[in-house]
Formats: sequence, C-alpha cells, structure tokens
Amino acid sequence: MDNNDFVKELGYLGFTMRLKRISDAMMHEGRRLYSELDVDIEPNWYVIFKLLKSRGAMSVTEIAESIMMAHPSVITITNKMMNAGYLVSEKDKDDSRKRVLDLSERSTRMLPEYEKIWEAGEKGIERALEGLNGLDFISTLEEKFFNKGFKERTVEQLNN
Amino acid sequence: MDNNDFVKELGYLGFTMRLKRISDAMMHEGRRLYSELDVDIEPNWYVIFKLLKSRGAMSVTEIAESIMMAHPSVITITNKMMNAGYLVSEKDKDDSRKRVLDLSERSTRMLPEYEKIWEAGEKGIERALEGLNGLDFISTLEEKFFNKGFKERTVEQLNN
DNA sequence: TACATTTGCGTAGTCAACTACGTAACAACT
DNA sequence: AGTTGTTACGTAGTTGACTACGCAAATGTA
Repeated sequence: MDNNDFVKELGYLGFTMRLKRISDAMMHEGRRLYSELDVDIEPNWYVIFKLLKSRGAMSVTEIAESIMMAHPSVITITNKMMNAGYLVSEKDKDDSRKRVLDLSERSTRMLPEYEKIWEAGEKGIERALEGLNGLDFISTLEEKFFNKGFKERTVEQLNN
Repeated sequence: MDNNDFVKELGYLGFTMRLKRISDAMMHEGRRLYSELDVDIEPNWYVIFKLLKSRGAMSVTEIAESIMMAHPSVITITNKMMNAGYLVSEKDKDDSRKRVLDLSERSTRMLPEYEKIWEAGEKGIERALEGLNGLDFISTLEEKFFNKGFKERTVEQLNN
C-alpha cells in the first residue's frame, strides 16, 4: 500500500473520500474484467439480470425501488441492456404508463456463463474480506447514513 | 432501513454496488450540506485545503500523488478553487513544466470557518461509526483492492 | 551535441450516478 | 363529468471520477 497517502492522515475526515476511491477503483476493475474476458456486458448489469431472474418481469420504477437507485439511472442501464439484446420491454396491459421489462431469450441463454463470472467475483471478494464481516459493516453504514444522512449529522454537531 | 433492498440479498456479489451507493449518497449529502450552510465550497476541496495547509505549495502532480487521484481530476478541482479565489498558481522557477499551487490569502482568511464545518462532519461520522473500527476496515479494503484488484482476484477464482 | 525517453500538464471524451422538469395516464373526489 | 392530485416514465443538464492523447520541457544516452 501507499504510505504517502495524505487522505489517510485525515482520520475520519477522509472517510468518505476513501470510500469513494475504493468504490470507483472496484468499478473500474469491473469494466476491465469484462473487457479482458471479452464479455459484452457492463458492471451493474448483473443486478438487473439477477433481479429479473429472481422476481420476473418488472416495471422501471419497481426495479428502481428494488435496487434503491433513481429511476433515470435504471432507464439508462436497461436501455443499454435492451440494445444489447438482453431485455425485452412492453407496455403494461392494465396501466399504459408502465413499461414492463423482462429477460430476453438471449439472456437465459447467456446467463449460465455470466453467473460463473459473478460467482468467481463474489468468491474473490469473500476471500479478500475473510474475517472482516464486510457485509455487517456495510449494513451498518447503510443503516446510519441512509436514514439520517451525513448532512444532518454534521448540522447536529455544529449546533452543539 | 429498507428491507426491500434486493442488493442486500446478493451477499458479497452486491458488495461493490452497496459501497458505491453509500459513497454516492454521502457525496450528495456533502453538496447539500454546503449549499444549506451557504458556503461556496464543494465536497473534496477540503482535501486540497488540508494538504496545502499542511505541506505548503505543491505542483499538480505532487498533489495528485499525495491524494491518489489522477492528475486531470486534480486539475479540475484546483481550477475551480482558483476561480473561486482560494488558490494561487505560478510556474516553478527551476522547472517550467511545473505549475505550483498554494493557498491564497482568501483561503487563510476563510479556513477557520470551514474547519469548524469539517470538524463537525468528522465528529458526525465518528459518532455514527462508534465501535465499528471504520478506519481499520477501510484500510483493509484499500490494502486488498488497490494492490491486487477486484479483476485479478476474479480471474484467479475463474482459473481454479 | 544530437537524439530518445521520461515527465508535467492540459484537453477531450467516456461513464455512471444524480436532480429537475415535462408529459401522459391513472385515481380520487366532488 | 370535471377538476385536481399522483404516479410512471423519459429527457436534459450537472457532477466527479476516469483514460487517452498531445505538447513542451527536462533528462539521459550515444
């Protein structure tokens, strides 16, 4: 590791930045992984694949809520997946505002191969975090910072 | 917390995504915090302020290395800070390729006020993470995923 | 000294998330 | 039935990081 990392010297003040750096780095690695393996999918698509496989067809907003992303982000991702032939989309019969997305035949055909990669990725992370309780940690972060955010906590501190 | 969060069901497979979601959320909170407090600085500027205050004038590349960011990112950040009057820039006497950045008079004038905010933010995080050893955790993440990245670990797993 | 390599900086283009806003469809309430 | 509010989706614009590339200056080497 780099011992000349100034952000480390900042203690908890550098926490969010270090979090972002790692998450960005991992995302980048993900992109490179797929391109190296010559697989034409992108990071984060796996969530959509997994979600639709497990829950069946869903509308844009339902997807967004299930994975806690803003709906325009979901639209961007799923549009790409549609263009790549992995999703099919049709209007809801009962509610014509809704657009219902589902896995295509291509998806079910390719999923076994992709799931091997995801499984390997998961194992890699699992092994790297061995003995760290990474999931507990991240759950606590979510619990603390999704409900009462960083902003609110700071303002509280300022008013003391 | 949201118990309908599908990403949680994915175990370690959802780890990177959850990391990104939290880091994005905190970054957003940061922006809102500053705008709510009516302070004309942006998230992440604090690293530059702190760095230059502690180390004195530095070149673009030196800054980038110290905080482990790509140099174009540093240029973007510091240009904004210059436009806001917080930094001064001049050519290095000995090496005319280098541009040396330093805090402006405005910076030293305003820093005490800003440091109060950063301190409150730090305390907020510290309290939220009480008993969690958040810094150790993030150090381990860095150690594991900066050296041998996510990609390499996955490929290793695939070849087993 | 001439040439090749490295270094520092800047620009351009990409990517993934977000908010804000507009429009159309549905729901609900007189 | 008409008005009003809500929901679903889509587009546009912002943000912050990155890589790739080009140029100019410095450094190393034959």
